[in-house]
Amino acid sequence: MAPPVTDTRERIIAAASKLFYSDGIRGVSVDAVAAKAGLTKRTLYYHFRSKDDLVAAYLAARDQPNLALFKRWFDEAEGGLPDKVEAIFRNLARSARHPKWKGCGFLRTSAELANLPGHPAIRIGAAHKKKFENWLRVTFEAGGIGEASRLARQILLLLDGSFAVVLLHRDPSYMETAGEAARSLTATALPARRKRAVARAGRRQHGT
Amino acid sequence: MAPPVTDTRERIIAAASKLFYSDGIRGVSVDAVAAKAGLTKRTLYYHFRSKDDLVAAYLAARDQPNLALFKRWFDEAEGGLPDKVEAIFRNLARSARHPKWKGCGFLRTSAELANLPGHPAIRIGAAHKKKFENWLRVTFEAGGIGEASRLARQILLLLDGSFAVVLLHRDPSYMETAGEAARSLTATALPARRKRAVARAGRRQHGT
DNA sequence: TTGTGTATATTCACTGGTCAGTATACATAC
DNA sequence: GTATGTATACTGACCAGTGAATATACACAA
Repeated sequence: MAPPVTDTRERIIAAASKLFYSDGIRGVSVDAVAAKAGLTKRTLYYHFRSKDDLVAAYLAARDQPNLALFKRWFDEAEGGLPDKVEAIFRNLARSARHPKWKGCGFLRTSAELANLPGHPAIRIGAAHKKKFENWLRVTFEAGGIGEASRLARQILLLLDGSFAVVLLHRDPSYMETAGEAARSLTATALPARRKRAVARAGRRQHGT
Repeated sequence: MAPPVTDTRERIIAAASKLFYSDGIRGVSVDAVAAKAGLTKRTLYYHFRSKDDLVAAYLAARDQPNLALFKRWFDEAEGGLPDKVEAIFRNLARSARHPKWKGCGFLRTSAELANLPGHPAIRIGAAHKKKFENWLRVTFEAGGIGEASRLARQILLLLDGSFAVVLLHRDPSYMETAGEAARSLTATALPARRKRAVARAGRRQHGT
């Protein structure tokens, strides 16, 4: 019998993901995760060495899907670079209106475990955000932006700021404000020739 | 005997403040706070109805001093509005280099207690950030900025974003990046006449 | 084909410790 | 002699992690 290891392992991670994201790390017991996954705690400890391991696995499982989602929002948006950047924030605002939305799992975990700087989960979170920042930078470089590195950091700051602020105030409109700021900074960083081309493209599309 | 109520109360809050800020809410027991304050848990429960009350008191005690600090950084900075805004971020970057720095207590608490949206501590945090945003808005209005409300939100987003990002990466240089972005957005929002005046003032001061 | 060993996978029941909150009593001040 | 403040000692619940046993699958030998 015994289904392949990965099945159980992933069922555990799925259960952990829901609970940790919803109630925080220290707010969820290993027993609760096991129960949600439909097995005993002892079985969970067969697949994960410790709770910390489980937390790390929870975030590692969110890494790629999260990045892919941002890239998709960017790719599917119409218009120039500023429009595409803003689209990320608009889509995020839509997500944030779901009742179960509770901010960014990476940032919330890093805030909760701030007293354990070397924790594996924090390293995974830091790597995730670095990947996002690097993707932004490369994208901006390809778009002909000179200070691509600085702009990427600025957009990241606005994004993570909107996670924090919207979580606190429960008001997703801050994400649209962040999107406008991101658009504005991107447009300013665009070289003049590019700006004119983008403006022409915008007029063609929106009929203004 | 028995020194006035407030003394003990404030000794408890001081102890709670250090511990909650350093290790998070759920990571600190009431016993630990009592021990740090040099008294028993039972005494602590004489002064506070519950741990939640104590957490709320911890944040309430940080409200005014925090706002005053930001205002002081702003007031004492030289130059025009963009310079003064940027000064807040530069001072924050300096704070963030202290080894005990662990981000913004309000944001970290709201992240940790995200599953308890009505928690008194979260309401206090939200009110605190609103006060800061309103002070920014009023200041921008006095400075002749048209879209003062929008700019205030944008600066807030950059500020809270830098708290989150610097906490994750332990790299205060993000705060300087946020400061540059804040300066840039402020300068863009400044009316043209103002901008020239600010530029002149800047040249006089920096000798460029 | 059938027996047997071994690694994988799972369970029940438990330990030692921590935690928020309390019952009760004692001390001091006015 | 009552208000306020402090301490000792406790409760009941929870929690991370473990010991010991069991069940299954599969490889290989008789």
